[in-house]
Amino acid sequence: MSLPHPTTDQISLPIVLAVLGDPTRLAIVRYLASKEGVPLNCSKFLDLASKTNLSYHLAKLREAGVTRSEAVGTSRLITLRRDDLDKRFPGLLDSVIAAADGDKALPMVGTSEVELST
Amino acid sequence: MSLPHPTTDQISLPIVLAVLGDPTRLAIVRYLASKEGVPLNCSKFLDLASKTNLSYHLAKLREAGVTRSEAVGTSRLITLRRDDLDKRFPGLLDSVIAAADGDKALPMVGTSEVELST
DNA sequence: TCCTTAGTTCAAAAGTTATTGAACAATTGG
DNA sequence: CCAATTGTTCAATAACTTTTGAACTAAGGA
Repeated sequence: MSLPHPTTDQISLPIVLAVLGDPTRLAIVRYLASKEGVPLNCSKFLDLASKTNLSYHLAKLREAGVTRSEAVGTSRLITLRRDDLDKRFPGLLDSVIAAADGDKALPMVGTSEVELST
Repeated sequence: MSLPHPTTDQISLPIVLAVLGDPTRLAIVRYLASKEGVPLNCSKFLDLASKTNLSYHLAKLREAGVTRSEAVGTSRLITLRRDDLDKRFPGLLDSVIAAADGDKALPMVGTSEVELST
């Protein structure tokens, strides 16, 4: 690990809700959930926002305890903190993701992508 | 009914999450959930914020589709739109309320109340 | 070493949300 | 009718959040 992350019991409900209440961040979380176990780097999300802006949103997610970011070489490997979130707020993440999956109006990662190899 | 409310299918996930991501509004929703079926008026929430500010937060909850407000005399009777929320986002409200109930740090309605007979 | 790739930081600007007090409306009880 | 009660609206301000571009750092490959 490298960047500051809250411990599990420091994760705050209103902060998590507010952080998920942004369409860009919700799209990031959905995509992470759909690729669970696979650590992704920021470039996966470049169709959602600019590099700088992504850095901002990914920091918000990390600081809220929703994601974990590890520095590996020049990349950040980003994962969902599912175990921690499930421990702290049982059922919350699943219901948010299920609700998001049912919402056609939300932005999505990969929607305008050419699906290049890796 | 009197004031504008979204229909069930107009309720938006990011908006609901953002609206619940405010400690004052979360406290209102928790209290409504704990008294479910009993329509409450705004005065119940006066220990959370000023009258004017409550009016603002209650409007946010109503506009997001989280609550319903009915004008009855000079009062507004406020109820949780549980059925609609459960239909639209199954499990979400329950997990949010359960998570809030487990969080000692959140503001609560009635904490500093003398519990007058009403 | 130099260049590229990956991402951060900073400061400014833009936009949004929250909070306040004063003034207002509508209903109800005396 | 008058006054009290309940809550809204408005305008101002304060306080955040989001977005941007330019400059930066750090690692890795040629």
